[in-house]
Amino acid sequence: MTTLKTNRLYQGDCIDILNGMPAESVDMIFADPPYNLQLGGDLLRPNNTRVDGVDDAWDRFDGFADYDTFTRAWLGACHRVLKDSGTLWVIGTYHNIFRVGTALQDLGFWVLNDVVWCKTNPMPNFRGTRFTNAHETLVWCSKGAEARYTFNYEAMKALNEGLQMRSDWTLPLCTGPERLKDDQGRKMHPTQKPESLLYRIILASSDPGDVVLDPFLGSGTSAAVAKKLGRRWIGIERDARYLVAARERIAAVEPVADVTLLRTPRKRTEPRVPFGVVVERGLLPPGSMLSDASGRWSARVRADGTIISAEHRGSIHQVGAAVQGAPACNGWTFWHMRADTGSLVPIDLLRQRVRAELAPAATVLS
Amino acid sequence: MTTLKTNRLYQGDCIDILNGMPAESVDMIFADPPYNLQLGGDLLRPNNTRVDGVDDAWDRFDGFADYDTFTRAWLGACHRVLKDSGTLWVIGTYHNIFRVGTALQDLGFWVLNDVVWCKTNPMPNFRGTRFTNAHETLVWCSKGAEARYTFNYEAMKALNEGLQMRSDWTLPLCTGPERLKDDQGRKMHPTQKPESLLYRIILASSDPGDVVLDPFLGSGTSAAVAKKLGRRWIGIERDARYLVAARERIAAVEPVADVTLLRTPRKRTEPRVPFGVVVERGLLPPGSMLSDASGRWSARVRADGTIISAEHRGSIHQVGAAVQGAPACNGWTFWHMRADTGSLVPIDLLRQRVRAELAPAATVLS
DNA sequence: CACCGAAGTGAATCATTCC
DNA sequence: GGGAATGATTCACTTCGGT
Repeated sequence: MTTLKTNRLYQGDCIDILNGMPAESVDMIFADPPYNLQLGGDLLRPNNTRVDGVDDAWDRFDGFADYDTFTRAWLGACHRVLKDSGTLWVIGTYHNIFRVGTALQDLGFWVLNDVVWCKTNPMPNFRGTRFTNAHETLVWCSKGAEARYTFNYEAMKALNEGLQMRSDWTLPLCTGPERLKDDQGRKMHPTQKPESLLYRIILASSDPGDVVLDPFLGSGTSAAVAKKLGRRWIGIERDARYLVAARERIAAVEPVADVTLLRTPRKRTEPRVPFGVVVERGLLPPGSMLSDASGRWSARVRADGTIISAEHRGSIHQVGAAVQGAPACNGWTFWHMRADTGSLVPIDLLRQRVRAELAPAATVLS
Repeated sequence: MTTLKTNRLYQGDCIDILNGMPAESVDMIFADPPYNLQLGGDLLRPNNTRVDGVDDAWDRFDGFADYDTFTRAWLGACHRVLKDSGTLWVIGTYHNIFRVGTALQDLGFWVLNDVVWCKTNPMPNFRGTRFTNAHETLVWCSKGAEARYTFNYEAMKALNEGLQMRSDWTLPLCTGPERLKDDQGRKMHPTQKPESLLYRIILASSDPGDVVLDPFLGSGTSAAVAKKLGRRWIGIERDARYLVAARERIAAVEPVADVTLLRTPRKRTEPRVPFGVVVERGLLPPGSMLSDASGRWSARVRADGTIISAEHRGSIHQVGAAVQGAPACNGWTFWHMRADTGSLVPIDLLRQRVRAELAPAATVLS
């Protein structure tokens, strides 16, 4: 149990290999486990108790019980290596995703979202017996209800051109040149995931330099995209043939050189500016009148950076909350001042001016 | 245990009432059980108004084990009354759908599809902490792997303008005049489902004259649509107040003769393509240089789909406008990239490629 | 009456830092 | 660790009132 080695591949059973890694050392896990498409397959059969000749219902339950055992084992191993601030993604279909989701919840994982990947080009249902199976489901979860986790909200919003990213993603299947082929021209891996899917996942829930682990690496999509996006990566795969293909694929990836292009700054990381500094710098003299956008409430600025309304005195946040009868209020955006043009503008403009003096950078357009 | 009475409502616990019905007598069941939302305190919108969430007693459970017990009990009762040729639909979210799906499989139900209802107008995530929860999940299943069941493939294909109906359905929430209100003008039921959703479900998986049962009737959407579509119906609801509203609603329904009237045209407008999707799909890697046609201005592509010039950062449209000092700019035609031939071509070519992949888009029932 | 802006609302597991 | 303070945060659509 030494330090974590990153940017490398492991061959073997993921449970064994995960158990050999240090606890709480990984920032994000993406897992694309076997889907249990045929029940009672070659998954994990610790002691084969299956009896020939049982009726269908029992056989089915036996199949699910085996799958559940397997699922809880690898999810438990993932739980151990995941940092408390880390998150886990699992992808699946109706064959297995209910088992996975139930296991996640029973193991204490806290579901943050289920995300549906709607395929632009799914395989049709040839026999006309069901709806075209046109989506897969991802479950995204933290280690617990109270855990802090990384969610690059602003990056996702930017990626969606200014609108919040939703839980339904429309993306094409992995086809064309992106699809790995063997030397016979046949597809190398039956369920290779598209890079666009991993791009969104990794960008959303990790930061540059973070460790991204995939316990069922397959064709290596997650590691390839992690490398491209400046993350460290770890891949585990049982099949030597897949591992060879993945290694070659990952080696060919050129990371994005400029880290500043990878990060979308978060508002919370901007320097904190007390309102008193705005007054102190003369951007708003004591005695100035403030009001909310509708002009319903007003207050006056005091020399110490507090404000006073008809009935309340305190910080811009406290008075804003008090006049509204609300539990909280962002005074920077609630309170407005009269601009030279005569219109009401939020006092947050003054904070932006103070920040611009502190750290000049490219103007962010919004 | 007499013959089945149809076109009527029952008040009481659905398990008791189902157990009083004859076995194998119902053709289709639609169930919208409590979701076990586990909400914390109040949630405030950015304007400090309160979200009217689900805080009703019927959605409170004492943990997952309690919820599982409840789920298996009512699903078991449904299994008994369902004909061998019948199918069952259950709707839920990530709070409960994994528990439901696991219980269904353990009880021997055979999953035919999971269907995602993508909402055109979901409630946003007000705190920027997760992806917008924009869908709910339906599980559709028969009584066993060998069971024969009703699936009106042609009707679904016709409803989708000649294309196979997919497993992802894009439909709006129930709002406006369709939403039942009490005499105070407040919503009658916190989770009333849209009739468009039930149209599709009932049309797909039952025939005229079939018996459609809903063990958690609520505001009565399923029974109202079943009556409209010429099916027999049975509703079970515990709350007398909901039952009164549902009875009145169902009584007002006129069955329709011509089902083809329900067909709706494909949305004609071209799908919106955020520039970020072009980056995400690898059509233009982060770090790529863009310039205008004359080469006078340039900018670089960031991982989140924004671009950055010497002085500005923002969307392709925003930065295009800013460098020109113009009020607005179509970034798709303003910005160019260097093609393999060495010539500058507009990035709109990339949007056209994405749109070509999106061509078979989802239809919207209006 | 048409048009426009303000207000309301929907199954929601909805914060972080400092002292 | 607990409590107080700061301050971040919304999309699509309907309804209603004013001009």
